[in-house]
Amino acid sequence: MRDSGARQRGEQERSRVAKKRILDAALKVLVETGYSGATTLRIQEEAGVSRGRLLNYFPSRDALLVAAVHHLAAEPVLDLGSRTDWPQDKIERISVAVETMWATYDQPYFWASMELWLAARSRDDLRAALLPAERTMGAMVRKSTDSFFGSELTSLVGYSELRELLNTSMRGVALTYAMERRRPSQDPHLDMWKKLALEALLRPL
Amino acid sequence: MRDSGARQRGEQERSRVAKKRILDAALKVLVETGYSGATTLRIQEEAGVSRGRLLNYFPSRDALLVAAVHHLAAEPVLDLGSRTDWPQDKIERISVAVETMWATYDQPYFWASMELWLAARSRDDLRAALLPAERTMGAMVRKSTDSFFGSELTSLVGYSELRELLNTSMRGVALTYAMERRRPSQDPHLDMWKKLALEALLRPL
DNA sequence: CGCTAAGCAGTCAGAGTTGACTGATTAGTG
DNA sequence: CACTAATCAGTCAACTCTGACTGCTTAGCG
Repeated sequence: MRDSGARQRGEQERSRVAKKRILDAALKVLVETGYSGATTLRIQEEAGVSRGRLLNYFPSRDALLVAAVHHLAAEPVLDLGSRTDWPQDKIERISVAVETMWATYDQPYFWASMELWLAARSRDDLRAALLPAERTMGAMVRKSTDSFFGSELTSLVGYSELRELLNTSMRGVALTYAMERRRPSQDPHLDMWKKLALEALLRPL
Repeated sequence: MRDSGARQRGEQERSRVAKKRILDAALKVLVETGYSGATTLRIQEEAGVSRGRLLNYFPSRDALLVAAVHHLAAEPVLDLGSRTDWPQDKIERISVAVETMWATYDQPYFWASMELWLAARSRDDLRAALLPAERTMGAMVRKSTDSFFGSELTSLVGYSELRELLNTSMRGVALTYAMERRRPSQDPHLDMWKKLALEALLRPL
């Protein structure tokens, strides 16, 4: 620690990049092979990194996966909010919003989260790390949902309950895709959700 | 195979009992330690069975866990339908039905299912075994739900959609308990579900 | 231009897991 | 009561994973 604060610049940058590569690889492997298959060996291979380097940054597998959790929460994984041509018509808007929400559940981060959630159940330290990270994620999801519906609809009375109902139900349905490999865009629940949203928001029509 | 069909009686019985002990142990360990922690060693220990015996019945870990899936589907795990003193008042009945449904998600079989679902995602043979078993489970859940609500309510028009919405949403919420160890009986979503059910079934009040 | 310390590569021992294998046992047959 | 074949107990080799360790490399200081 003699010259701490010096010798940085380039090194810090390299280090940051390497860490990100490792964490991205960890999440990729996590999604592809599940928690138990996400070994440090496979992750280091996926990241194209030597063992020494990986272990230098993340001294243990747990530390690595905990870091992956925070990485997941920090990354702007939900960049679906970029759509700009939302329909004017409220009914149309609701339909599109529900579809956009649902598309959100067909993304890698969703499975990464689920793998982590389940694993956290029987691992105390992972659970401790996951809880705050997951609150962040929850807020992100809510914000995204709001942007899908637009301020005109989100200000309606039953909205926040509807949002919760939709998100929890979609999570419950998305999980079935672990077994059934259907086309999410044609899920039979879509109509159900749209109808629910219409009635919840536009009942006194 | 000389005298196949003979030498049974006692042996078959013993065998059946031993198998059940092993499968019960497998599910217990699965719930307690998660998929990756459910090793054959731990299961044989929990079952109080020698390695030879376990491997005689289930030649591989995969075979054992696939069998555990079917075991789970075959067992009457949801014996909550035994309640007899359902309220007469519809509003009360709906409230109790929702609470009873929700209590269903605070049982070991739920976590066993979730562990298996997630694991099936990256294991072809497990997935193949899980799909039909899970259809059976789905039917059981639906039947249970119906019994909670009673024929008077299940015959109403919006019922089957409501049932699906409640079950998927409850699954989505129950998953958060992997991280947050709250009291399920006080879950804030209960009011939401009750209100939803009331409106869906008794709207033209 | 030598020097220091952190970053990093590659190796390895130890722990844990799986499933094969060798005999012993047991149930039921003739 | 001998005999047969399945059942079962206990051991073990092969493999995998983790994290510690040794030493090389690199960046920046004086």
